Amino acid sequence: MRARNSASKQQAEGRARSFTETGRRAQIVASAIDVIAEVGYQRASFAKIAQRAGLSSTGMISYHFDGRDDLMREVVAEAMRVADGYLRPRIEAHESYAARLRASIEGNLDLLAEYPNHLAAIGEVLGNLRGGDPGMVAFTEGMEAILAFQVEQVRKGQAAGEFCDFDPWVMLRAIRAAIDDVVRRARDEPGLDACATGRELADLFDRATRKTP
Amino acid sequence: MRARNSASKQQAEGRARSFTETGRRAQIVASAIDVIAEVGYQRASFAKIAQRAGLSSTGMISYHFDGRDDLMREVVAEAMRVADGYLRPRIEAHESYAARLRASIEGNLDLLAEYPNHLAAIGEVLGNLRGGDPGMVAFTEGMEAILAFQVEQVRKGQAAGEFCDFDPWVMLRAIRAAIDDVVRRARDEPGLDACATGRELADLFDRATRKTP
Amino acid sequence: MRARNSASKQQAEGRARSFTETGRRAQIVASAIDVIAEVGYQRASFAKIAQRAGLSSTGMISYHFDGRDDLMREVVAEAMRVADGYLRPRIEAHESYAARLRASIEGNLDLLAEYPNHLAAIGEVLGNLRGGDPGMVAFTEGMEAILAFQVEQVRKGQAAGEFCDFDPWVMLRAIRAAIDDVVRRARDEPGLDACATGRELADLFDRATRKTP
Amino acid sequence: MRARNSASKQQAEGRARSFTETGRRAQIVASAIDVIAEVGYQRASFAKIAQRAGLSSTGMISYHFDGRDDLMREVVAEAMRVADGYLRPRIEAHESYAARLRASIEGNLDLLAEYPNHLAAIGEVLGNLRGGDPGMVAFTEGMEAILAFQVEQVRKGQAAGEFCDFDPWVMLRAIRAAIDDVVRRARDEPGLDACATGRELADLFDRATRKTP
DNA sequence: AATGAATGAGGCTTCATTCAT
DNA sequence: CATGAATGAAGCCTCATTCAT
Repeated sequence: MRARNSASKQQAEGRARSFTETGRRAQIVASAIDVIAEVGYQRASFAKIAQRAGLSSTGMISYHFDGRDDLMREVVAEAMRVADGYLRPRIEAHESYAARLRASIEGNLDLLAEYPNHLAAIGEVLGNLRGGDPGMVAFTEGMEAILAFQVEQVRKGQAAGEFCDFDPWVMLRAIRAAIDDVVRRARDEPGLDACATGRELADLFDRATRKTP
Repeated sequence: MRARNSASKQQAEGRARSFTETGRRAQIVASAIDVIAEVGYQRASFAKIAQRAGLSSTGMISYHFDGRDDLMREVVAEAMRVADGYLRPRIEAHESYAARLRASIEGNLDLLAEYPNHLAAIGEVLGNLRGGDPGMVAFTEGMEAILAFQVEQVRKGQAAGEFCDFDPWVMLRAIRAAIDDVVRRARDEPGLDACATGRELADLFDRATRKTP
Repeated sequence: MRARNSASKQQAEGRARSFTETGRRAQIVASAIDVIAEVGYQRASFAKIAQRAGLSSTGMISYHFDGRDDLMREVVAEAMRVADGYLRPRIEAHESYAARLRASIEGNLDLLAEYPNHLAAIGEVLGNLRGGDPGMVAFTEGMEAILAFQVEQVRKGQAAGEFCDFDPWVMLRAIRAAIDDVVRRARDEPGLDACATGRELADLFDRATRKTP
Repeated sequence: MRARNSASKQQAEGRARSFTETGRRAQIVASAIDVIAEVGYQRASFAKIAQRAGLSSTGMISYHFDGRDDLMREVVAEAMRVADGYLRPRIEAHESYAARLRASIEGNLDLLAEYPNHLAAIGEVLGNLRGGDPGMVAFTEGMEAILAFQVEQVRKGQAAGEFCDFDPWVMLRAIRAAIDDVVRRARDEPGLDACATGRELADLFDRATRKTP
């Protein structure tokens, strides 16, 4: 496998990846998630990631990924896949928009308690993107799409009379920022009760969004 | 001037800095703030900062500052000095705790409109600290002290019946995170209306904190 | 190969080094010995060593060795290995303590004639250690151990009536110093007859140590 | 005063130095001796020397001395002046060549006890010379002249029947090396009794040189 | 697939020196 | 005389990447 054929491109081309190939890639991505969560995006060097993956050479990472950006894309994609698998059922278990918002907030922090590194990795990678970064643009757009979906949901909630009047974009960014902040705090404060903080945040944003009679 | 005598130490020793010395240091700090805001903490190399400051070599930065940490300390100190000078009068112009909270939020984003790089630099530096970073610990503690003061204010507001019942730490961190998020967005979206977003955020957290009868 | 796993550590871990790995390391060490002997410990920069080893960048040295100290450790270890292999049989070929002392002195200078750089490198590295140098402490202790062994031999010689009464430590340090001095002289005086000087020194210290009836 | 007119050149030109000029130069030389003795020749940077001399800028050293080599020349000249003033009367107080040799050895180590840094500085500077060093050649020649004088004395002692037959050059270099070794040891071992070691060394070389009946 | 080796760029620091004031 | 500032070189180190095997 040539590195320049990144995983996504290959799938688009319809060629199946071998088991080992998939395995190694996944292993590297998993190690990258851990390392990024531990030392941050910039300090997560190929050397550290290879070491954690049990590889004796950073060359293998360059072999499997078409550069650092490609690896980081996979890191976020994998972490988001896990997050989505965890959150979607919990959110869709509720009917009302307000309950779903609460489930989303609390779910994120329950997820943090269960997978301490995934949300941190997402935050690190996305937080270190710069406007001009080529190759990562599609990424920002992906996140934007998710946010746009949530905005749509909130708008429906407002239309349904569940939420008061506010700018959904500002609200949802504030929620995301508050969650990410807890994720960062959890990194340095092992004793932090993420779930309790999640409930507190859910209460906070419930007051900020609900329609007062 | 010996670099290892950082500005604060020198002042503590009572020795006055020469005009030029102060000037170059300030110029380097100002350049650092700009570079950090533009490319981020990790990518803000001495080379880029020196170039922006009109210096021909990175050696001059090592000459004026006792290493990267020392420079970053000055960066945050300077940015916080500016922010404090801007925000304090605006906040203290109000009597009620709720009004002061609103003034704080809106003030931060007005400040962002006026000094687009200072808050970004603070966020970048503090956001890239890791638990074990020696030499920067005093910094985290400094921020914690500011937050603790605000927590105390909020508690008084709760006691005074202006605010409803919530965990002040969680609330204030959420506010800080929301503001920092706007700061980051402003970096990549030149068209963003920071002041309007400030008012929206102030409304949001007003609903989240105010006592409902 | 990870540089931070120095050769000794790796061997302790039981992992075999590849042929090339050993080769390059050995080549770098050999080049370092030459450069150190030529320009001295402090002026033996990675750049010079890399150049002599046919490497295009100093990065390779950092890749193979965990810093300057690690390289210097290997330099001394290798030079001492060679010296030991050369001297031990020559010394142990003799029975009496006096003859062994003579063999040791003459052997050192014969070794100098054969390997002009090894003793010089040892002297340069050890001579540039300072008390507080961390990481090199084990080294000084290693040399001290060798000296302590020789002291013990001399004491036995005294007990056996071969040597007169003197402080073995002072004597052995004087011998070592005299040998090292010749090593340094040989560096700048190509015409020096090391072996003849060795015999002269052996005579000198024979008179200084032998029991007079 | 222009640095390029070094002290010696100026005296040769017959121009008197001002008091301050002489004072500063002497102060810098004295500081250099201390710093060199403490951290070694190579690590004795202008910065450290200036700091110890109470100067706030290394520029003053470049102003007073025509480069590092010039300073080092003065360091050795000054240290040798002190050593000569101390040793000469002690040596000349004796008549026999053997007694003078003993006085020389013991005197050097008494000197070490009294001026712990001067002999160390001499040894550091001279020990770091390399053959090709331009500008320092005159220096080695100076030392060689001293040694040549001592050699002459020893030859006379041999002719007078006080000493046995040996190569005076080898003997005197061995003595010098042994003394310098004690000087280096004294640097790292504060408890060392230099005078006692001096007596032991004097005994050693007395046995090595005296005529046995 | 995997490894170890190599590269070249870039990072921060220290140094001796020069210069305007 | 003295200072602080500036320079340019050199030093060691880390990094992502490439390549032969």
